[in-house]
Amino acid sequence: MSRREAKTALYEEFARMGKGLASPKRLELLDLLAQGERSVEVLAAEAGLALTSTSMHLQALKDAGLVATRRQGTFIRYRLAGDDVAALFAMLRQVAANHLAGTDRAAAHYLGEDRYDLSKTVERSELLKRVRAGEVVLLDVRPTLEYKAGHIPGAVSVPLEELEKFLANLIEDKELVVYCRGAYCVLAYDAVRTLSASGHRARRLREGMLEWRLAGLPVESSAA
Amino acid sequence: MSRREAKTALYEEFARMGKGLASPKRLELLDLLAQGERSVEVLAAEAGLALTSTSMHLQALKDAGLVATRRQGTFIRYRLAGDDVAALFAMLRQVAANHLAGTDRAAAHYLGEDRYDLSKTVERSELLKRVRAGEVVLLDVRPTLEYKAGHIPGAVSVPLEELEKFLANLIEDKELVVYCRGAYCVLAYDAVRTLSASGHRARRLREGMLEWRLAGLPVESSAA
DNA sequence: CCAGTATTCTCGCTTTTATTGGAATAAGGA
DNA sequence: TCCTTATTCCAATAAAAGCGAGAATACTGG
Repeated sequence: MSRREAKTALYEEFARMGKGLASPKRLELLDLLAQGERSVEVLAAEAGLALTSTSMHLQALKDAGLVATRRQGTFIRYRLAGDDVAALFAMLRQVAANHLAGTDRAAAHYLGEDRYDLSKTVERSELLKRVRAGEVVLLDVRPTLEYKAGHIPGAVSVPLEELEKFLANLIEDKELVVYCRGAYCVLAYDAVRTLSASGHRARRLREGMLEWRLAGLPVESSAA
Repeated sequence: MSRREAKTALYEEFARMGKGLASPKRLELLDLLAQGERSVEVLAAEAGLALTSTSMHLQALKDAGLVATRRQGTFIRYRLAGDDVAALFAMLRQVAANHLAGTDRAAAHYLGEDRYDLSKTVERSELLKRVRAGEVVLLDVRPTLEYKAGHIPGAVSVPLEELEKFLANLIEDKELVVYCRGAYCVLAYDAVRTLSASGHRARRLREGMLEWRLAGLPVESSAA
Protein backbone atom coordinates (compact mmCIF):
# COMPACT_ATOMS: atom_id res chain seq x y z
CA MET A 1 0.00 0.00 0.00
CA SER A 2 1.44 3.34 -1.05
CA ARG A 3 1.73 6.35 1.19
CA ARG A 4 -1.06 8.00 -0.72
CA GLU A 5 -3.36 5.01 -0.33
CA ALA A 6 -2.63 4.78 3.38
CA LYS A 7 -3.43 8.45 3.86
CA THR A 8 -6.63 8.09 1.87
CA ALA A 9 -7.63 5.10 3.98
CA LEU A 10 -7.06 7.09 7.17
CA TYR A 11 -9.17 10.01 6.02
CA GLU A 12 -11.87 7.65 4.83
CA GLU A 13 -12.11 6.51 8.42
CA PHE A 14 -12.50 10.07 9.65
CA ALA A 15 -15.08 10.69 6.96
CA ARG A 16 -17.11 7.72 8.16
CA MET A 17 -17.83 9.66 11.28
CA GLY A 18 -18.50 12.77 9.23
CA LYS A 19 -21.07 10.88 7.18
CA GLY A 20 -22.89 10.01 10.37
CA LEU A 21 -23.29 13.72 11.03
CA ALA A 22 -24.39 14.55 7.49
CA SER A 23 -28.12 13.97 7.78
CA PRO A 24 -30.70 16.08 9.64
CA LYS A 25 -32.62 13.02 10.76
CA ARG A 26 -29.53 11.43 12.21
CA LEU A 27 -28.72 14.60 14.09
CA GLU A 28 -32.21 14.58 15.55
CA LEU A 29 -31.67 11.03 16.66
CA LEU A 30 -28.39 12.01 18.28
CA ASP A 31 -30.14 14.82 20.09
CA LEU A 32 -32.66 12.36 21.50
CA LEU A 33 -30.01 9.83 22.39
CA ALA A 34 -28.07 12.50 24.24
CA GLN A 35 -30.91 12.40 26.77
CA GLY A 36 -30.59 8.68 27.39
CA GLU A 37 -30.84 5.35 25.62
CA ARG A 38 -33.94 4.31 23.73
CA SER A 39 -35.36 1.54 21.59
CA VAL A 40 -35.73 1.82 17.84
CA GLU A 41 -39.49 2.01 18.12
CA VAL A 42 -39.42 4.91 20.57
CA LEU A 43 -36.84 6.78 18.52
CA ALA A 44 -38.93 6.38 15.39
CA ALA A 45 -41.98 7.81 17.12
CA GLU A 46 -40.10 10.72 18.65
CA ALA A 47 -38.26 11.62 15.47
CA GLY A 48 -41.34 11.23 13.27
CA LEU A 49 -39.74 8.61 11.04
CA ALA A 50 -40.84 5.26 9.67
CA LEU A 51 -39.50 2.35 11.64
CA THR A 52 -37.38 1.03 8.80
CA SER A 53 -35.90 4.44 8.07
CA THR A 54 -35.04 4.85 11.73
CA SER A 55 -33.33 1.49 11.77
CA MET A 56 -31.37 2.43 8.69
CA HIS A 57 -30.22 5.71 10.17
CA LEU A 58 -29.24 3.99 13.39
CA GLN A 59 -27.16 1.54 11.40
CA ALA A 60 -25.47 4.48 9.73
CA LEU A 61 -24.77 6.04 13.11
CA LYS A 62 -23.38 2.76 14.37
CA ASP A 63 -21.16 2.42 11.34
CA ALA A 64 -19.96 5.93 12.07
CA GLY A 65 -19.04 4.89 15.60
CA LEU A 66 -21.41 7.44 17.09
CA VAL A 67 -23.82 5.10 18.84
CA ALA A 68 -23.66 1.73 20.59
CA THR A 69 -26.32 -0.83 21.39
CA ARG A 70 -27.29 -3.26 24.05
CA ARG A 71 -30.12 -5.72 24.23
CA GLN A 72 -32.65 -5.45 27.00
CA GLY A 73 -35.34 -8.09 26.84
CA THR A 74 -36.73 -8.16 23.33
CA PHE A 75 -35.68 -4.56 22.72
CA ILE A 76 -32.41 -3.26 21.42
CA ARG A 77 -31.51 -0.04 23.11
CA TYR A 78 -29.35 2.51 21.36
CA ARG A 79 -27.19 5.01 23.19
CA LEU A 80 -24.42 7.47 22.32
CA ALA A 81 -21.05 5.75 22.05
CA GLY A 82 -19.65 8.11 24.67
CA ASP A 83 -19.72 11.55 26.19
CA ASP A 84 -17.18 12.64 23.62
CA VAL A 85 -19.85 12.04 20.99
CA ALA A 86 -22.23 14.30 22.88
CA ALA A 87 -19.51 16.93 23.02
CA LEU A 88 -18.86 16.61 19.29
CA PHE A 89 -22.54 16.95 18.57
CA ALA A 90 -22.85 20.04 20.76
CA MET A 91 -19.80 21.56 19.13
CA LEU A 92 -21.15 20.93 15.65
CA ARG A 93 -24.30 22.85 16.54
CA GLN A 94 -22.24 25.63 18.07
CA VAL A 95 -19.92 26.00 15.09
CA ALA A 96 -22.88 25.86 12.72
CA ALA A 97 -24.53 28.63 14.72
CA ASN A 98 -21.31 30.65 14.49
CA HIS A 99 -20.86 30.41 10.75
CA LEU A 100 -24.15 29.53 9.07
CA ALA A 101 -26.53 32.46 9.02
CA GLY A 102 -29.45 30.16 8.24
CA THR A 103 -29.07 28.47 11.60
CA ASP A 104 -29.97 31.59 13.48
CA ARG A 105 -32.99 32.25 11.30
CA ALA A 106 -34.21 28.68 11.57
CA ALA A 107 -33.69 28.66 15.32
CA ALA A 108 -35.64 31.88 15.76
CA HIS A 109 -38.40 30.39 13.67
CA TYR A 110 -38.54 27.19 15.67
CA LEU A 111 -37.93 28.49 19.16
CA GLY A 112 -39.47 31.94 18.85
CA GLU A 113 -38.07 35.43 18.94
CA ASP A 114 -37.70 35.37 22.73
CA ARG A 115 -34.60 33.37 21.95
CA TYR A 116 -32.84 36.71 21.90
CA ASP A 117 -34.39 37.95 25.15
CA LEU A 118 -31.59 37.32 27.60
CA SER A 119 -33.62 38.83 30.44
CA LYS A 120 -35.59 35.61 30.39
CA THR A 121 -32.55 33.41 30.92
CA VAL A 122 -30.54 32.26 33.90
CA GLU A 123 -26.86 31.35 33.72
CA ARG A 124 -25.58 27.99 34.84
CA SER A 125 -23.11 29.39 37.34
CA GLU A 126 -25.39 30.54 40.13
CA LEU A 127 -28.25 28.15 39.60
CA LEU A 128 -27.44 25.40 42.07
CA LYS A 129 -26.80 27.84 44.88
CA ARG A 130 -30.12 29.57 44.33
CA VAL A 131 -31.98 26.28 44.12
CA ARG A 132 -30.43 25.05 47.35
CA ALA A 133 -31.20 28.36 49.04
CA GLY A 134 -34.81 27.92 48.04
CA GLU A 135 -34.85 31.16 46.09
CA VAL A 136 -36.11 29.51 42.93
CA VAL A 137 -37.97 26.37 41.92
CA LEU A 138 -36.25 24.43 39.15
CA LEU A 139 -38.50 22.66 36.66
CA ASP A 140 -37.41 19.90 34.29
CA VAL A 141 -40.01 19.89 31.51
CA ARG A 142 -38.67 16.92 29.56
CA PRO A 143 -40.54 13.61 29.43
CA THR A 144 -40.36 11.68 32.68
CA LEU A 145 -38.03 9.01 31.33
CA GLU A 146 -35.41 11.56 30.41
CA TYR A 147 -35.66 13.13 33.84
CA LYS A 148 -35.06 9.73 35.38
CA ALA A 149 -32.06 9.10 33.15
CA GLY A 150 -30.36 12.17 34.58
CA HIS A 151 -31.36 15.62 35.79
CA ILE A 152 -30.03 18.64 37.60
CA PRO A 153 -29.99 18.13 41.39
CA GLY A 154 -33.03 19.68 43.02
CA ALA A 155 -35.09 19.83 39.84
CA VAL A 156 -38.74 18.85 39.86
CA SER A 157 -40.02 16.76 36.98
CA VAL A 158 -42.92 18.51 35.27
CA PRO A 159 -43.35 17.22 31.72
CA LEU A 160 -44.71 19.96 29.53
CA GLU A 161 -48.14 18.32 29.21
CA GLU A 162 -48.52 18.39 32.97
CA LEU A 163 -47.52 21.98 33.37
CA GLU A 164 -51.09 23.29 33.69
CA LYS A 165 -51.88 20.73 36.34
CA PHE A 166 -48.71 21.63 38.21
CA LEU A 167 -49.64 25.28 38.12
CA ALA A 168 -53.07 24.58 39.51
CA ASN A 169 -51.50 23.03 42.60
CA LEU A 170 -48.78 25.60 42.96
CA ILE A 171 -49.05 27.60 46.15
CA GLU A 172 -45.82 29.47 46.74
CA ASP A 173 -44.92 32.34 44.48
CA LYS A 174 -41.20 31.74 43.99
CA GLU A 175 -39.47 32.44 40.75
CA LEU A 176 -39.48 29.45 38.39
CA VAL A 177 -36.50 28.33 36.31
CA VAL A 178 -37.16 25.91 33.49
CA TYR A 179 -34.82 23.73 31.46
CA CYS A 180 -35.07 20.92 28.92
CA ARG A 181 -32.79 19.00 26.56
CA GLY A 182 -30.39 21.55 25.24
CA ALA A 183 -29.73 24.77 23.41
CA TYR A 184 -32.20 24.00 20.62
CA CYS A 185 -34.93 22.27 22.58
CA VAL A 186 -38.29 23.94 22.31
CA LEU A 187 -39.85 22.62 25.52
CA ALA A 188 -38.43 25.21 27.90
CA TYR A 189 -39.43 28.03 25.54
CA ASP A 190 -42.99 26.77 25.47
CA ALA A 191 -43.04 26.37 29.23
CA VAL A 192 -41.80 29.88 29.91
CA ARG A 193 -44.40 31.31 27.54
CA THR A 194 -47.15 29.38 29.30
CA LEU A 195 -45.90 30.39 32.72
CA SER A 196 -45.47 34.04 31.85
CA ALA A 197 -48.92 34.13 30.30
CA SER A 198 -50.43 32.94 33.55
CA GLY A 199 -48.61 35.60 35.53
CA HIS A 200 -45.69 33.70 36.98
CA ARG A 201 -42.12 34.84 37.15
CA ALA A 202 -40.37 32.31 34.93
CA ARG A 203 -37.07 32.17 33.11
CA ARG A 204 -35.24 29.44 31.31
CA LEU A 205 -31.81 28.07 32.03
CA ARG A 206 -29.33 29.01 29.33
CA GLU A 207 -29.03 25.96 27.11
CA GLY A 208 -30.07 22.72 28.80
CA MET A 209 -29.26 19.31 30.17
CA LEU A 210 -26.82 18.39 27.42
CA GLU A 211 -24.62 21.40 27.97
CA TRP A 212 -24.97 21.14 31.75
CA ARG A 213 -23.65 17.61 31.70
CA LEU A 214 -20.85 18.43 29.28
CA ALA A 215 -19.78 21.29 31.53
CA GLY A 216 -19.09 18.67 34.17
CA LEU A 217 -21.77 19.96 36.53
CA PRO A 218 -23.45 17.52 38.92
CA VAL A 219 -26.14 15.23 37.57
CA GLU A 220 -28.57 13.20 39.63
CA SER A 221 -30.32 10.12 38.30
CA SER A 222 -33.19 8.07 39.61
CA ALA A 223 -32.86 4.33 39.74
CA ALA A 224 -32.93 2.81 36.28
CA MET B 1 -44.75 26.70 8.83
CA SER B 2 -45.52 23.95 11.29
CA ARG B 3 -43.46 23.10 14.32
CA ARG B 4 -42.28 19.98 12.62
CA GLU B 5 -41.19 21.85 9.51
CA ALA B 6 -39.37 24.46 11.56
CA LYS B 7 -37.50 21.79 13.48
CA THR B 8 -36.61 20.01 10.26
CA ALA B 9 -35.34 23.25 8.79
CA LEU B 10 -33.14 23.83 11.82
CA TYR B 11 -31.61 20.39 11.69
CA GLU B 12 -31.08 20.72 7.97
CA GLU B 13 -28.89 23.69 8.78
CA PHE B 14 -26.84 21.65 11.24
CA ALA B 15 -26.60 18.87 8.69
CA ARG B 16 -25.17 21.28 6.14
CA MET B 17 -22.10 21.51 8.28
CA GLY B 18 -22.14 17.76 8.77
CA LYS B 19 -22.14 17.26 5.01
CA GLY B 20 -19.01 19.34 4.79
CA LEU B 21 -17.29 16.84 7.06
CA ALA B 22 -18.60 13.80 5.21
CA SER B 23 -15.91 13.39 2.56
CA PRO B 24 -12.30 12.26 3.04
CA LYS B 25 -11.05 14.71 0.45
CA ARG B 26 -12.73 17.61 2.17
CA LEU B 27 -11.21 16.59 5.49
CA GLU B 28 -7.79 16.54 3.87
CA LEU B 29 -8.41 20.03 2.60
CA LEU B 30 -9.42 21.15 6.07
CA ASP B 31 -6.24 19.66 7.47
CA LEU B 32 -4.20 21.68 4.99
CA LEU B 33 -6.18 24.84 5.61
CA ALA B 34 -5.65 24.46 9.35
CA GLN B 35 -1.99 25.32 8.61
CA GLY B 36 -2.85 28.54 6.84
CA GLU B 37 -4.70 29.92 3.87
CA ARG B 38 -4.00 28.73 0.35
CA SER B 39 -5.14 29.15 -3.24
CA VAL B 40 -7.26 26.57 -5.03
CA GLU B 41 -4.36 25.60 -7.24
CA VAL B 42 -2.02 24.90 -4.33
CA LEU B 43 -4.69 22.97 -2.46
CA ALA B 44 -5.35 20.82 -5.52
CA ALA B 45 -1.68 19.98 -5.85
CA GLU B 46 -1.22 19.21 -2.16
CA ALA B 47 -4.34 17.09 -1.88
CA GLY B 48 -3.70 15.25 -5.12
CA LEU B 49 -6.96 16.34 -6.71
CA ALA B 50 -8.00 17.73 -10.05
CA LEU B 51 -8.49 21.48 -10.06
CA THR B 52 -12.20 21.37 -10.76
CA SER B 53 -12.79 18.72 -8.12
CA THR B 54 -10.92 20.82 -5.62
CA SER B 55 -12.98 23.85 -6.50
CA MET B 56 -16.15 21.83 -6.09
CA HIS B 57 -15.12 20.52 -2.70
CA LEU B 58 -14.18 23.99 -1.60
CA GLN B 59 -17.61 25.21 -2.61
CA ALA B 60 -19.09 22.42 -0.52
CA LEU B 61 -16.97 23.48 2.43
CA LYS B 62 -18.01 27.06 1.94
CA ASP B 63 -21.66 26.10 1.79
CA ALA B 64 -21.08 24.21 5.03
CA GLY B 65 -19.72 27.38 6.62
CA LEU B 66 -16.38 25.72 7.31
CA VAL B 67 -14.17 27.90 5.13
CA ALA B 68 -14.04 31.52 4.02
CA THR B 69 -12.34 33.22 1.10
CA ARG B 70 -10.59 36.40 0.22
CA ARG B 71 -9.15 37.61 -3.02
CA GLN B 72 -5.47 38.40 -3.23
CA GLY B 73 -4.42 39.60 -6.65
CA THR B 74 -5.64 37.10 -9.19
CA PHE B 75 -5.82 34.33 -6.59
CA ILE B 76 -8.64 33.44 -4.30
CA ARG B 77 -7.31 32.28 -0.99
CA TYR B 78 -9.29 29.88 1.15
CA ARG B 79 -8.97 29.68 4.91
CA LEU B 80 -10.84 28.06 7.79
CA ALA B 81 -13.87 30.09 8.82
CA GLY B 82 -12.52 30.30 12.37
CA ASP B 83 -10.58 28.59 15.09
CA ASP B 84 -13.75 26.90 16.22
CA VAL B 85 -13.71 25.05 12.89
CA ALA B 86 -10.19 23.86 13.59
CA ALA B 87 -11.33 22.69 17.01
CA LEU B 88 -14.29 20.87 15.52
CA PHE B 89 -12.05 19.18 12.99
CA ALA B 90 -9.59 18.10 15.66
CA MET B 91 -12.41 16.80 17.81
CA LEU B 92 -13.88 14.81 14.94
CA ARG B 93 -10.55 13.06 14.47
CA GLN B 94 -10.28 12.44 18.19
CA VAL B 95 -13.75 10.99 18.55
CA ALA B 96 -13.24 8.86 15.45
CA ALA B 97 -10.02 7.54 16.97
CA ASN B 98 -11.93 6.75 20.18
CA HIS B 99 -14.74 4.80 18.59
CA LEU B 100 -13.73 3.56 15.15
CA ALA B 101 -11.28 0.70 15.35
CA GLY B 102 -10.35 1.18 11.72
CA THR B 103 -8.88 4.57 12.49
CA ASP B 104 -6.18 3.12 14.67
CA ARG B 105 -5.28 0.50 12.08
CA ALA B 106 -5.18 3.01 9.27
CA ALA B 107 -3.12 5.43 11.34
CA ALA B 108 -0.58 2.76 12.22
CA HIS B 109 -0.37 1.87 8.56
CA TYR B 110 0.16 5.44 7.47
CA LEU B 111 2.36 6.74 10.27
CA GLY B 112 4.18 3.56 11.22
CA GLU B 113 4.16 1.35 14.27
CA ASP B 114 6.33 3.77 16.22
CA ARG B 115 3.11 5.64 16.64
CA TYR B 116 2.72 3.61 19.82
CA ASP B 117 6.25 4.21 21.07
CA LEU B 118 5.69 6.92 23.65
CA SER B 119 9.37 6.94 24.53
CA LYS B 120 9.89 8.81 21.30
CA THR B 121 7.47 11.59 22.17
CA VAL B 122 7.67 14.81 24.16
CA GLU B 123 4.69 16.35 25.93
CA ARG B 124 3.61 19.90 25.22
CA SER B 125 3.83 21.03 28.83
CA GLU B 126 7.59 21.23 29.35
CA LEU B 127 8.64 21.93 25.81
CA LEU B 128 8.94 25.71 25.82
CA LYS B 129 10.96 25.73 29.01
CA ARG B 130 13.42 23.21 27.66
CA VAL B 131 13.75 25.08 24.37
CA ARG B 132 14.42 28.35 26.13
CA ALA B 133 16.93 26.68 28.43
CA GLY B 134 18.75 25.45 25.33
CA GLU B 135 18.37 21.81 26.37
CA VAL B 136 16.79 20.81 23.09
CA VAL B 137 16.60 22.07 19.52
CA LEU B 138 13.07 22.31 18.18
CA LEU B 139 12.58 21.54 14.49
CA ASP B 140 9.53 22.47 12.42
CA VAL B 141 9.58 20.08 9.46
CA ARG B 142 6.56 21.51 7.62
CA PRO B 143 6.92 23.43 4.34
CA THR B 144 8.39 26.88 4.80
CA LEU B 145 5.15 28.71 4.10
CA GLU B 146 3.36 26.93 6.89
CA TYR B 147 6.18 27.75 9.27
CA LYS B 148 5.86 31.40 8.31
CA ALA B 149 2.11 31.35 8.85
CA GLY B 150 2.62 30.35 12.46
CA HIS B 151 5.05 28.22 14.47
CA ILE B 152 6.10 27.39 18.00
CA PRO B 153 8.38 30.08 19.47
CA GLY B 154 12.01 29.09 19.19
CA ALA B 155 11.46 26.50 16.47
CA VAL B 156 13.83 26.26 13.53
CA SER B 157 12.29 25.74 10.09
CA VAL B 158 13.73 22.62 8.49
CA PRO B 159 11.39 21.33 5.78
CA LEU B 160 11.66 17.58 5.54
CA GLU B 161 13.45 17.70 2.18
CA GLU B 162 16.18 19.82 3.71
CA LEU B 163 16.70 17.63 6.73
CA GLU B 164 19.79 15.88 5.35
CA LYS B 165 21.40 19.19 4.51
CA PHE B 166 20.57 20.49 7.97
CA LEU B 167 22.18 17.44 9.54
CA ALA B 168 25.35 17.91 7.53
CA ASN B 169 25.81 21.35 9.05
CA LEU B 170 24.77 20.36 12.54
CA ILE B 171 27.58 20.73 15.05
CA GLU B 172 26.16 20.53 18.53
CA ASP B 173 24.81 17.24 19.81
CA LYS B 174 21.69 18.40 21.63
CA GLU B 175 18.53 16.38 21.67
CA LEU B 176 16.22 17.22 18.77
CA VAL B 177 12.44 17.61 19.06
CA VAL B 178 10.44 17.54 15.85
CA TYR B 179 6.88 18.58 15.12
CA CYS B 180 4.65 19.08 12.09
CA ARG B 181 0.98 19.72 11.31
CA GLY B 182 -0.91 17.65 13.79
CA ALA B 183 -1.71 14.30 15.30
CA TYR B 184 -1.97 12.54 11.95
CA CYS B 185 0.79 14.29 10.04
CA VAL B 186 3.47 11.97 8.75
CA LEU B 187 6.30 14.47 8.43
CA ALA B 188 7.51 14.33 12.02
CA TYR B 189 7.45 10.53 11.99
CA ASP B 190 9.61 10.49 8.89
CA ALA B 191 11.97 13.04 10.35
CA VAL B 192 12.47 11.16 13.60
CA ARG B 193 13.15 7.96 11.68
CA THR B 194 15.74 9.72 9.54
CA LEU B 195 17.36 11.37 12.55
CA SER B 196 17.44 8.21 14.62
CA ALA B 197 18.93 6.27 11.73
CA SER B 198 21.81 8.72 11.54
CA GLY B 199 22.52 8.40 15.23
CA HIS B 200 20.87 11.49 16.64
CA ARG B 201 18.73 11.70 19.73
CA ALA B 202 15.38 12.75 18.30
CA ARG B 203 11.80 12.64 19.53
CA ARG B 204 8.59 14.10 18.22
CA LEU B 205 6.24 16.47 19.94
CA ARG B 206 2.98 14.80 20.86
CA GLU B 207 0.52 15.82 18.18
CA GLY B 208 1.49 19.01 16.35
CA MET B 209 0.91 22.61 15.43
CA LEU B 210 -2.88 22.30 15.19
CA GLU B 211 -3.29 20.97 18.70
CA TRP B 212 -0.65 23.35 20.06
CA ARG B 213 -2.55 26.31 18.74
CA LEU B 214 -5.91 25.01 19.94
CA ALA B 215 -4.45 24.51 23.42
CA GLY B 216 -3.92 28.26 23.49
CA LEU B 217 -0.13 27.98 23.64
CA PRO B 218 1.97 30.80 22.19
CA VAL B 219 2.40 30.99 18.42
CA GLU B 220 4.92 33.11 16.57
CA SER B 221 4.48 34.15 12.97
CA SER B 222 6.83 35.73 10.48
CA ALA B 223 5.68 38.69 8.46
CA ALA B 224 3.05 37.72 5.91
C1' DC C 1 -38.28 -26.26 21.00
C1' DC C 2 -41.83 -23.04 19.61
C1' DA C 3 -44.30 -18.82 19.22
C1' DG C 4 -44.08 -13.95 19.30
C1' DT C 5 -42.13 -9.76 18.18
C1' DA C 6 -38.48 -6.10 17.77
C1' DT C 7 -35.34 -5.20 14.47
C1' DT C 8 -32.94 -5.60 10.20
C1' DC C 9 -32.50 -6.82 5.33
C1' DT C 10 -33.98 -6.59 0.47
C1' DC C 11 -35.80 -4.34 -3.33
C1' DG C 12 -37.28 -0.97 -6.28
C1' DC C 13 -37.60 4.08 -6.91
C1' DT C 14 -36.13 8.71 -6.58
C1' DT C 15 -32.90 12.12 -5.25
C1' DT C 16 -28.44 13.64 -4.26
C1' DT C 17 -23.33 13.63 -4.72
C1' DA C 18 -18.59 12.90 -7.02
C1' DT C 19 -15.91 13.45 -10.97
C1' DT C 20 -14.13 15.12 -15.37
C1' DG C 21 -13.59 18.04 -19.39
C1' DG C 22 -14.82 22.06 -21.67
C1' DA C 23 -16.86 26.71 -21.64
C1' DA C 24 -17.67 30.90 -19.12
C1' DT C 25 -16.65 34.40 -15.63
C1' DA C 26 -14.37 37.88 -13.14
C1' DA C 27 -10.63 40.55 -11.57
C1' DG C 28 -5.93 42.56 -12.41
C1' DG C 29 -2.47 44.55 -15.23
C1' DA C 30 -0.84 46.52 -19.61
C1' DT D 1 -10.12 48.57 -23.44
C1' DC D 2 -8.24 44.16 -24.01
C1' DC D 3 -5.65 40.23 -22.54
C1' DT D 4 -4.26 37.01 -19.15
C1' DT D 5 -5.20 33.77 -15.82
C1' DA D 6 -7.31 31.76 -11.60
C1' DT D 7 -11.50 30.05 -10.57
C1' DT D 8 -16.18 28.69 -11.20
C1' DC D 9 -20.12 27.06 -13.84
C1' DC D 10 -22.20 23.57 -16.85
C1' DA D 11 -23.36 19.14 -18.71
C1' DA D 12 -23.09 14.28 -18.60
C1' DT D 13 -22.10 10.11 -16.38
C1' DA D 14 -21.46 7.05 -12.58
C1' DA D 15 -21.94 6.06 -7.89
C1' DA D 16 -24.17 6.47 -3.53
C1' DA D 17 -27.88 7.60 -0.24
C1' DG D 18 -32.85 8.18 1.36
C1' DC D 19 -37.21 6.18 1.72
C1' DG D 20 -41.22 3.03 2.30
C1' DA D 21 -43.28 -1.55 2.27
C1' DG D 22 -42.94 -6.31 2.70
C1' DA D 23 -39.99 -10.37 3.77
C1' DA D 24 -36.57 -12.33 6.66
C1' DT D 25 -33.86 -12.69 10.98
C1' DA D 26 -32.70 -13.18 15.65
C1' DC D 27 -33.54 -13.11 20.00
C1' DT D 28 -36.56 -13.58 24.13
C1' DG D 29 -39.62 -15.89 27.07
C1' DG D 30 -42.35 -19.62 28.02
